[in-house]
Amino acid sequence: MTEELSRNERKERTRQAILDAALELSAEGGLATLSLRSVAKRVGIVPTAFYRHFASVEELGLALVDESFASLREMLREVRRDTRDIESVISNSVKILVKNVNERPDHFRFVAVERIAGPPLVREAFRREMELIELELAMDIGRLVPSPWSNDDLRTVANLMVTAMTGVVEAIINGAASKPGWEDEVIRRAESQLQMVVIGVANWRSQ
Amino acid sequence: MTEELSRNERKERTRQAILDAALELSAEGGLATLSLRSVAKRVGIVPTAFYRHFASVEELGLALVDESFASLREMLREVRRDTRDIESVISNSVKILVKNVNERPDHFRFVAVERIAGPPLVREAFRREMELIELELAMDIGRLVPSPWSNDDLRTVANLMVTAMTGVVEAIINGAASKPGWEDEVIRRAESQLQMVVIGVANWRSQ
DNA sequence: CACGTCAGTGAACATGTGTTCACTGGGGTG
DNA sequence: CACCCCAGTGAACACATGTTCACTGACGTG
Repeated sequence: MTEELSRNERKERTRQAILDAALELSAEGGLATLSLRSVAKRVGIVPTAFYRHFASVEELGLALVDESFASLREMLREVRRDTRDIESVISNSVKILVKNVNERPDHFRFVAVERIAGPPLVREAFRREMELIELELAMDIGRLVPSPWSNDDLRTVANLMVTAMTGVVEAIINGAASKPGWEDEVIRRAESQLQMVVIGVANWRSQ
Repeated sequence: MTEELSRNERKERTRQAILDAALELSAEGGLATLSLRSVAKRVGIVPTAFYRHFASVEELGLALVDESFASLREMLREVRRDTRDIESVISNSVKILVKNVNERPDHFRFVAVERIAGPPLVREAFRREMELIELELAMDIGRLVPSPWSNDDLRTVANLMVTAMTGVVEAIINGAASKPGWEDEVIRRAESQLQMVVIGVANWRSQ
Protein backbone atom coordinates (compact mmCIF):
# COMPACT_ATOMS: atom_id res chain seq x y z
CA MET A 1 0.00 0.00 0.00
CA THR A 2 2.76 2.45 0.89
CA GLU A 3 5.17 2.85 -2.02
CA GLU A 4 8.70 4.12 -1.92
CA LEU A 5 8.40 7.80 -1.16
CA SER A 6 10.81 10.56 -0.38
CA ARG A 7 10.73 12.09 3.03
CA ASN A 8 9.06 15.25 1.76
CA GLU A 9 6.44 13.22 -0.07
CA ARG A 10 5.70 11.25 3.11
CA LYS A 11 5.38 14.45 5.09
CA GLU A 12 3.04 16.02 2.58
CA ARG A 13 1.02 12.81 2.56
CA THR A 14 0.45 12.82 6.32
CA ARG A 15 -0.33 16.52 6.20
CA GLN A 16 -3.05 15.83 3.67
CA ALA A 17 -4.21 12.86 5.75
CA ILE A 18 -4.59 15.22 8.71
CA LEU A 19 -6.63 17.64 6.62
CA ASP A 20 -8.84 14.84 5.31
CA ALA A 21 -9.39 13.33 8.74
CA ALA A 22 -10.18 16.74 10.23
CA LEU A 23 -12.66 17.45 7.45
CA GLU A 24 -14.43 14.13 7.96
CA LEU A 25 -14.50 14.47 11.74
CA SER A 26 -15.81 18.02 11.57
CA ALA A 27 -18.82 16.62 9.71
CA GLU A 28 -20.21 15.76 13.14
CA GLY A 29 -20.07 18.75 15.42
CA GLY A 30 -18.21 21.20 13.26
CA LEU A 31 -14.85 22.86 13.75
CA ALA A 32 -15.79 23.77 17.30
CA THR A 33 -15.79 20.19 18.54
CA LEU A 34 -12.83 19.03 16.47
CA SER A 35 -10.21 17.56 18.76
CA LEU A 36 -6.53 17.22 18.06
CA ARG A 37 -6.46 13.74 19.54
CA SER A 38 -9.35 12.38 17.50
CA VAL A 39 -7.70 13.65 14.34
CA ALA A 40 -4.37 12.11 15.30
CA LYS A 41 -6.00 8.78 16.13
CA ARG A 42 -7.78 8.71 12.78
CA VAL A 43 -4.60 9.52 10.89
CA GLY A 44 -2.69 6.91 12.85
CA ILE A 45 -0.12 9.15 14.46
CA VAL A 46 0.50 10.16 18.02
CA PRO A 47 -1.11 13.46 19.05
CA THR A 48 2.15 15.35 19.36
CA ALA A 49 3.25 14.45 15.83
CA PHE A 50 0.52 16.80 14.70
CA TYR A 51 2.74 19.75 15.55
CA ARG A 52 5.22 18.73 12.85
CA HIS A 53 2.57 19.85 10.36
CA PHE A 54 0.57 22.63 12.01
CA ALA A 55 1.54 25.16 14.63
CA SER A 56 -1.80 24.80 16.41
CA VAL A 57 -5.29 23.44 16.03
CA GLU A 58 -6.51 26.88 15.02
CA GLU A 59 -4.11 26.83 12.09
CA LEU A 60 -5.58 23.50 11.03
CA GLY A 61 -8.97 25.18 10.94
CA LEU A 62 -7.66 27.98 8.75
CA ALA A 63 -6.12 25.43 6.38
CA LEU A 64 -9.52 23.74 6.10
CA VAL A 65 -11.12 27.09 5.33
CA ASP A 66 -8.56 27.62 2.55
CA GLU A 67 -9.24 24.18 1.12
CA SER A 68 -12.97 24.88 1.11
CA PHE A 69 -12.41 28.21 -0.59
CA ALA A 70 -10.48 26.39 -3.30
CA SER A 71 -13.38 23.99 -3.84
CA LEU A 72 -15.85 26.85 -4.00
CA ARG A 73 -13.77 28.78 -6.50
CA GLU A 74 -13.15 25.75 -8.67
CA MET A 75 -16.88 25.16 -8.89
CA LEU A 76 -17.51 28.78 -9.82
CA ARG A 77 -14.85 28.65 -12.51
CA GLU A 78 -16.60 25.61 -13.92
CA VAL A 79 -19.95 27.38 -13.83
CA ARG A 80 -18.69 30.51 -15.54
CA ARG A 81 -16.85 28.48 -18.17
CA ASP A 82 -20.19 27.08 -19.35
CA THR A 83 -22.03 30.38 -19.10
CA ARG A 84 -22.50 31.41 -22.70
CA ASP A 85 -26.00 30.87 -24.01
CA ILE A 86 -28.74 32.22 -21.80
CA GLU A 87 -31.01 29.26 -22.52
CA SER A 88 -29.30 26.31 -20.88
CA VAL A 89 -27.48 28.33 -18.23
CA ILE A 90 -29.86 27.50 -15.41
CA SER A 91 -29.92 23.76 -15.97
CA ASN A 92 -26.16 23.67 -16.47
CA SER A 93 -25.41 25.71 -13.38
CA VAL A 94 -27.58 23.58 -11.14
CA LYS A 95 -26.06 20.39 -12.51
CA ILE A 96 -22.54 21.68 -11.98
CA LEU A 97 -23.46 22.74 -8.45
CA VAL A 98 -24.81 19.31 -7.61
CA LYS A 99 -21.91 17.54 -9.27
CA ASN A 100 -19.39 19.51 -7.23
CA VAL A 101 -21.27 18.95 -3.99
CA ASN A 102 -21.21 15.22 -4.67
CA GLU A 103 -17.53 15.25 -5.59
CA ARG A 104 -16.42 16.94 -2.38
CA PRO A 105 -19.40 16.72 0.00
CA ASP A 106 -17.25 17.29 3.07
CA HIS A 107 -15.96 20.60 1.72
CA PHE A 108 -19.44 21.87 1.01
CA ARG A 109 -20.77 20.60 4.31
CA PHE A 110 -17.88 22.39 5.97
CA VAL A 111 -18.77 25.62 4.21
CA ALA A 112 -22.47 25.22 4.96
CA VAL A 113 -21.78 24.73 8.67
CA GLU A 114 -18.88 27.07 9.40
CA ARG A 115 -20.38 29.84 7.30
CA ILE A 116 -22.92 30.34 10.05
CA ALA A 117 -21.63 28.39 13.07
CA GLY A 118 -17.89 28.94 12.75
CA PRO A 119 -15.74 31.39 14.69
CA PRO A 120 -16.39 35.06 13.84
CA LEU A 121 -13.34 35.46 11.62
CA VAL A 122 -14.24 32.36 9.61
CA ARG A 123 -17.83 33.53 9.27
CA GLU A 124 -16.63 36.90 8.04
CA ALA A 125 -14.32 35.25 5.50
CA PHE A 126 -17.16 33.17 4.09
CA ARG A 127 -19.48 36.16 4.08
CA ARG A 128 -17.03 38.11 1.96
CA GLU A 129 -16.58 35.18 -0.39
CA MET A 130 -20.32 34.81 -0.92
CA GLU A 131 -20.66 38.54 -1.43
CA LEU A 132 -18.06 38.28 -4.17
CA ILE A 133 -19.95 35.43 -5.79
CA GLU A 134 -23.10 37.51 -5.59
CA LEU A 135 -21.42 40.46 -7.27
CA GLU A 136 -20.03 38.33 -10.09
CA LEU A 137 -23.43 36.79 -10.62
CA ALA A 138 -25.03 40.23 -10.73
CA MET A 139 -22.51 41.28 -13.40
CA ASP A 140 -23.14 38.10 -15.39
CA ILE A 141 -26.86 38.69 -15.35
CA GLY A 142 -26.42 42.29 -16.42
CA ARG A 143 -24.09 41.19 -19.20
CA LEU A 144 -26.08 38.22 -20.49
CA VAL A 145 -29.44 39.95 -20.31
CA PRO A 146 -29.07 43.60 -21.28
CA SER A 147 -31.85 45.31 -19.41
CA PRO A 148 -32.94 48.49 -17.69
CA TRP A 149 -32.40 47.19 -14.17
CA SER A 150 -30.31 49.17 -11.75
CA ASN A 151 -27.23 47.69 -10.11
CA ASP A 152 -29.27 47.51 -6.93
CA ASP A 153 -31.92 45.37 -8.61
CA LEU A 154 -29.25 43.14 -10.13
CA ARG A 155 -27.69 42.59 -6.73
CA THR A 156 -31.07 41.87 -5.21
CA VAL A 157 -31.84 39.15 -7.73
CA ALA A 158 -28.30 37.77 -7.54
CA ASN A 159 -28.59 37.60 -3.77
CA LEU A 160 -31.84 35.68 -4.07
CA MET A 161 -30.26 33.22 -6.47
CA VAL A 162 -27.21 32.66 -4.28
CA THR A 163 -29.47 32.18 -1.27
CA ALA A 164 -31.54 29.66 -3.21
CA MET A 165 -28.42 27.75 -4.27
CA THR A 166 -27.18 27.75 -0.68
CA GLY A 167 -30.47 26.14 0.20
CA VAL A 168 -29.90 23.53 -2.49
CA VAL A 169 -26.51 22.63 -1.04
CA GLU A 170 -28.03 22.26 2.43
CA ALA A 171 -30.90 20.18 1.06
CA ILE A 172 -28.54 17.78 -0.68
CA ILE A 173 -26.11 17.51 2.18
CA ASN A 174 -28.47 16.58 4.97
CA GLY A 175 -31.12 14.77 3.02
CA ALA A 176 -29.26 12.85 0.37
CA ALA A 177 -28.52 9.71 2.35
CA SER A 178 -32.16 8.88 2.99
CA LYS A 179 -34.58 8.24 0.14
CA PRO A 180 -33.36 7.80 -3.43
CA GLY A 181 -34.60 10.25 -6.02
CA TRP A 182 -34.30 13.00 -3.45
CA GLU A 183 -31.43 14.55 -5.30
CA ASP A 184 -33.32 14.61 -8.61
CA GLU A 185 -36.23 16.25 -6.84
CA VAL A 186 -33.95 18.90 -5.40
CA ILE A 187 -32.51 19.52 -8.86
CA ARG A 188 -35.93 19.92 -10.45
CA ARG A 189 -37.05 22.20 -7.67
CA ALA A 190 -33.91 24.33 -7.94
CA GLU A 191 -34.32 24.69 -11.71
CA SER A 192 -37.95 25.70 -11.29
CA GLN A 193 -37.04 28.24 -8.63
CA LEU A 194 -34.33 29.83 -10.74
CA GLN A 195 -36.71 30.01 -13.69
CA MET A 196 -39.32 31.64 -11.48
CA VAL A 197 -36.77 34.21 -10.39
CA VAL A 198 -35.73 34.89 -13.97
CA ILE A 199 -39.34 35.30 -15.04
CA GLY A 200 -39.97 37.45 -12.01
CA VAL A 201 -37.11 39.79 -12.69
CA ALA A 202 -37.99 39.91 -16.39
CA ASN A 203 -41.34 41.42 -15.47
CA TRP A 204 -39.83 43.55 -12.76
CA ARG A 205 -40.04 47.31 -12.50
CA SER A 206 -38.27 49.09 -9.66
CA GLN A 207 -40.83 50.33 -7.17
CA MET B 1 -33.80 43.40 43.72
CA THR B 2 -35.00 40.04 45.00
CA GLU B 3 -38.54 40.29 46.33
CA GLU B 4 -40.32 37.90 48.64
CA LEU B 5 -40.88 34.79 46.60
CA SER B 6 -42.16 31.34 47.31
CA ARG B 7 -39.79 28.43 47.00
CA ASN B 8 -41.40 27.30 43.75
CA GLU B 9 -41.20 30.77 42.32
CA ARG B 10 -37.51 30.98 43.20
CA LYS B 11 -36.87 27.62 41.60
CA GLU B 12 -38.69 28.56 38.42
CA ARG B 13 -36.77 31.82 38.35
CA THR B 14 -33.34 30.15 38.47
CA ARG B 15 -34.50 27.61 35.89
CA GLN B 16 -35.35 30.45 33.54
CA ALA B 17 -32.05 32.16 34.41
CA ILE B 18 -30.26 28.98 33.38
CA LEU B 19 -32.13 28.90 30.08
CA ASP B 20 -31.39 32.58 29.43
CA ALA B 21 -27.71 32.23 30.28
CA ALA B 22 -27.39 29.13 28.11
CA LEU B 23 -29.04 30.89 25.21
CA GLU B 24 -26.73 33.90 25.48
CA LEU B 25 -23.62 31.75 25.86
CA SER B 26 -24.54 29.56 22.92
CA ALA B 27 -24.47 32.71 20.78
CA GLU B 28 -20.71 32.18 20.60
CA GLY B 29 -19.91 28.65 19.54
CA GLY B 30 -23.37 27.11 19.55
CA LEU B 31 -24.82 24.33 21.61
CA ALA B 32 -21.77 22.19 20.92
CA THR B 33 -19.42 24.37 22.95
CA LEU B 34 -21.88 25.21 25.70
CA SER B 35 -20.41 24.22 29.05
CA LEU B 36 -22.29 23.46 32.22
CA ARG B 37 -19.80 25.38 34.28
CA SER B 38 -19.93 28.56 32.22
CA VAL B 39 -23.71 28.53 32.46
CA ALA B 40 -23.60 28.00 36.22
CA LYS B 41 -21.08 30.79 36.67
CA ARG B 42 -23.21 33.20 34.66
CA VAL B 43 -26.33 32.31 36.63
CA GLY B 44 -24.46 32.65 39.91
CA ILE B 45 -24.87 29.12 41.19
CA VAL B 46 -22.44 26.32 41.77
CA PRO B 47 -22.16 23.83 38.87
CA THR B 48 -23.84 20.97 40.71
CA ALA B 49 -26.92 23.02 41.54
CA PHE B 50 -27.70 22.81 37.84
CA TYR B 51 -28.89 19.24 38.34
CA ARG B 52 -31.78 20.45 40.52
CA HIS B 53 -33.28 21.83 37.30
CA PHE B 54 -32.12 19.61 34.46
CA ALA B 55 -31.17 15.95 34.41
CA SER B 56 -28.24 16.61 32.09
CA VAL B 57 -26.75 19.17 29.75
CA GLU B 58 -28.39 17.44 26.82
CA GLU B 59 -31.79 18.05 28.39
CA LEU B 60 -30.92 21.74 28.68
CA GLY B 61 -30.31 21.72 24.95
CA LEU B 62 -33.68 20.15 24.27
CA ALA B 63 -35.36 22.76 26.48
CA LEU B 64 -33.69 25.50 24.42
CA VAL B 65 -34.95 23.86 21.24
CA ASP B 66 -38.47 23.88 22.68
CA GLU B 67 -38.18 27.55 23.61
CA SER B 68 -37.02 28.39 20.10
CA PHE B 69 -39.89 26.44 18.60
CA ALA B 70 -42.27 28.49 20.70
CA SER B 71 -40.74 31.73 19.38
CA LEU B 72 -40.96 30.47 15.81
CA ARG B 73 -44.59 29.45 16.18
CA GLU B 74 -45.57 32.68 17.88
CA MET B 75 -44.10 34.63 14.98
CA LEU B 76 -45.96 32.50 12.46
CA ARG B 77 -49.22 32.96 14.32
CA GLU B 78 -48.66 36.70 14.15
CA VAL B 79 -47.93 36.51 10.42
CA ARG B 80 -50.99 34.45 9.62
CA ARG B 81 -53.20 36.68 11.76
CA ASP B 82 -52.41 39.59 9.45
CA THR B 83 -52.68 37.57 6.27
CA ARG B 84 -55.94 38.74 4.76
CA ASP B 85 -55.52 41.11 1.85
CA ILE B 86 -53.10 39.95 -0.82
CA GLU B 87 -51.77 43.46 -1.34
CA SER B 88 -49.92 44.28 1.84
CA VAL B 89 -49.09 40.72 2.81
CA ILE B 90 -45.47 40.83 1.69
CA SER B 91 -44.57 44.05 3.42
CA ASN B 92 -46.42 43.00 6.57
CA SER B 93 -44.82 39.57 6.70
CA VAL B 94 -41.32 40.92 6.31
CA LYS B 95 -41.92 43.55 8.97
CA ILE B 96 -43.28 40.98 11.40
CA LEU B 97 -40.32 38.72 10.68
CA VAL B 98 -37.83 41.49 11.40
CA LYS B 99 -39.71 42.63 14.47
CA ASN B 100 -39.66 39.14 15.97
CA VAL B 101 -35.99 38.65 15.19
CA ASN B 102 -35.23 41.88 17.01
CA GLU B 103 -37.42 40.97 19.96
CA ARG B 104 -35.75 37.63 20.59
CA PRO B 105 -32.52 37.69 18.59
CA ASP B 106 -30.94 34.92 20.65
CA HIS B 107 -33.78 32.53 19.84
CA PHE B 108 -33.52 33.19 16.12
CA ARG B 109 -29.75 32.99 16.19
CA PHE B 110 -30.09 29.70 18.01
CA VAL B 111 -32.43 28.39 15.32
CA ALA B 112 -30.23 29.67 12.50
CA VAL B 113 -27.16 27.96 13.95
CA GLU B 114 -28.51 24.69 15.36
CA ARG B 115 -30.71 24.13 12.35
CA ILE B 116 -27.61 23.29 10.39
CA ALA B 117 -24.82 22.83 12.96
CA GLY B 118 -26.72 21.19 15.80
CA PRO B 119 -26.79 17.50 16.73
CA PRO B 120 -28.60 15.29 14.18
CA LEU B 121 -31.80 14.98 16.21
CA VAL B 122 -32.02 18.73 16.67
CA ARG B 123 -31.38 19.32 12.97
CA GLU B 124 -34.11 16.86 12.10
CA ALA B 125 -36.54 18.56 14.45
CA PHE B 126 -35.91 21.95 12.86
CA ARG B 127 -36.11 20.44 9.38
CA ARG B 128 -39.57 19.09 10.14
CA GLU B 129 -40.66 22.41 11.59
CA MET B 130 -39.54 24.32 8.53
CA GLU B 131 -41.20 21.78 6.26
CA LEU B 132 -44.42 22.41 8.14
CA ILE B 133 -44.02 26.14 7.71
CA GLU B 134 -43.41 25.58 4.02
CA LEU B 135 -46.56 23.49 3.68
CA GLU B 136 -48.71 26.06 5.46
CA LEU B 137 -47.29 28.79 3.27
CA ALA B 138 -48.04 26.73 0.15
CA MET B 139 -51.64 26.33 1.31
CA ASP B 140 -51.94 30.04 2.06
CA ILE B 141 -50.70 30.92 -1.40
CA GLY B 142 -53.08 28.47 -3.01
CA ARG B 143 -55.94 29.90 -0.94
CA LEU B 144 -55.17 33.59 -1.36
CA VAL B 145 -54.35 33.39 -5.05
CA PRO B 146 -56.65 30.86 -6.74
CA SER B 147 -54.61 29.60 -9.63
CA PRO B 148 -53.91 26.64 -11.88
CA TRP B 149 -50.65 25.70 -10.17
CA SER B 150 -50.13 22.16 -8.99
CA ASN B 151 -49.39 21.38 -5.38
CA ASP B 152 -45.84 20.67 -6.47
CA ASP B 153 -45.46 24.15 -7.91
CA LEU B 154 -46.96 25.69 -4.79
CA ARG B 155 -44.48 23.84 -2.62
CA THR B 156 -41.62 24.88 -4.87
CA VAL B 157 -42.46 28.55 -4.56
CA ALA B 158 -43.16 28.24 -0.85
CA ASN B 159 -39.78 26.60 -0.38
CA LEU B 160 -38.09 29.44 -2.21
CA MET B 161 -39.84 32.00 -0.04
CA VAL B 162 -38.95 30.21 3.19
CA THR B 163 -35.35 29.92 2.02
CA ALA B 164 -35.28 33.63 1.22
CA MET B 165 -36.69 34.50 4.64
CA THR B 166 -34.13 32.26 6.30
CA GLY B 167 -31.53 34.28 4.46
CA VAL B 168 -33.08 37.46 5.82
CA VAL B 169 -32.81 36.20 9.39
CA GLU B 170 -29.16 35.31 8.87
CA ALA B 171 -28.46 38.67 7.25
CA ILE B 172 -29.97 40.55 10.18
CA ILE B 173 -28.37 38.44 12.84
CA ASN B 174 -24.76 38.63 11.78
CA GLY B 175 -24.73 41.99 10.13
CA ALA B 176 -27.01 44.14 12.22
CA ALA B 177 -24.47 45.35 14.76
CA SER B 178 -22.22 47.01 12.21
CA LYS B 179 -23.48 49.83 10.00
CA PRO B 180 -26.82 51.50 10.65
CA GLY B 181 -29.42 51.34 7.92
CA TRP B 182 -28.36 47.78 7.22
CA GLU B 183 -31.60 46.47 8.59
CA ASP B 184 -33.70 48.77 6.38
CA GLU B 185 -31.67 47.67 3.39
CA VAL B 186 -32.30 44.02 4.22
CA ILE B 187 -36.01 44.74 4.55
CA ARG B 188 -36.18 46.48 1.19
CA ARG B 189 -34.23 43.71 -0.43
CA ALA B 190 -36.46 41.04 1.08
CA GLU B 191 -39.62 42.78 -0.06
CA SER B 192 -38.23 43.11 -3.57
CA GLN B 193 -37.26 39.46 -3.64
CA LEU B 194 -40.66 38.28 -2.49
CA GLN B 195 -42.31 40.49 -5.10
CA MET B 196 -40.04 39.06 -7.77
CA VAL B 197 -41.01 35.56 -6.71
CA VAL B 198 -44.70 36.45 -6.79
CA ILE B 199 -44.36 37.99 -10.24
CA GLY B 200 -42.34 35.01 -11.34
CA VAL B 201 -44.86 32.47 -10.19
CA ALA B 202 -47.71 34.55 -11.62
CA ASN B 203 -46.22 34.14 -15.10
CA TRP B 204 -45.27 30.55 -14.43
CA ARG B 205 -46.39 27.55 -16.42
CA SER B 206 -45.34 24.09 -15.37
CA GLN B 207 -42.78 22.80 -17.83
C1' DC C 1 -42.87 25.17 67.18
C1' DA C 2 -40.87 21.00 65.43
C1' DC C 3 -39.85 18.52 61.39
C1' DG C 4 -39.04 17.32 56.57
C1' DT C 5 -38.34 18.90 51.98
C1' DC C 6 -35.13 20.37 48.74
C1' DA C 7 -32.32 24.42 46.24
C1' DG C 8 -27.89 25.25 46.64
C1' DT C 9 -22.92 23.83 48.46
C1' DG C 10 -18.15 21.87 48.12
C1' DA C 11 -15.22 18.01 47.50
C1' DA C 12 -14.10 14.43 44.49
C1' DC C 13 -14.21 11.39 40.33
C1' DA C 14 -12.82 10.00 35.74
C1' DT C 15 -11.95 11.63 31.45
C1' DG C 16 -10.76 14.85 27.68
C1' DT C 17 -8.36 18.89 26.13
C1' DG C 18 -4.05 21.67 23.82
C1' DT C 19 0.63 22.00 24.21
C1' DT C 20 5.86 21.20 25.86
C1' DC C 21 9.74 18.44 26.12
C1' DA C 22 13.53 15.17 25.55
C1' DC C 23 13.91 11.07 22.85
C1' DT C 24 14.52 7.64 18.80
C1' DG C 25 15.62 5.86 14.49
C1' DG C 26 15.56 5.69 9.65
C1' DG C 27 16.10 8.35 5.23
C1' DG C 28 19.02 12.05 2.85
C1' DT C 29 23.36 14.14 2.12
C1' DG C 30 28.30 15.38 2.76
C1' DC D 1 30.42 5.31 5.37
C1' DA D 2 29.46 8.78 8.78
C1' DC D 3 26.80 12.46 10.14
C1' DC D 4 22.50 15.25 10.56
C1' DC D 5 17.90 16.24 9.97
C1' DC D 6 13.44 15.68 11.40
C1' DA D 7 8.77 12.87 11.30
C1' DG D 8 7.06 10.38 14.73
C1' DT D 9 7.21 8.76 19.92
C1' DG D 10 5.80 8.76 24.88
C1' DA D 11 5.66 11.03 29.21
C1' DA D 12 4.11 14.95 31.48
C1' DC D 13 1.85 19.52 32.19
C1' DA D 14 -2.12 22.40 33.55
C1' DC D 15 -6.56 22.85 32.91
C1' DA D 16 -11.73 22.01 31.57
C1' DT D 17 -15.31 18.91 31.17
C1' DG D 18 -19.94 16.22 33.00
C1' DT D 19 -21.54 13.90 36.80
C1' DT D 20 -21.84 11.71 41.87
C1' DC D 21 -22.14 12.22 46.59
C1' DA D 22 -22.87 13.62 51.38
C1' DC D 23 -23.79 18.04 53.36
C1' DT D 24 -26.29 22.47 54.99
C1' DG D 25 -29.79 25.50 56.12
C1' DA D 26 -33.87 28.17 55.09
C1' DC D 27 -38.58 27.79 53.73
C1' DG D 28 -43.26 25.56 54.15
C1' DT D 29 -46.24 22.54 56.39
C1' DG D 30 -48.08 19.38 60.11
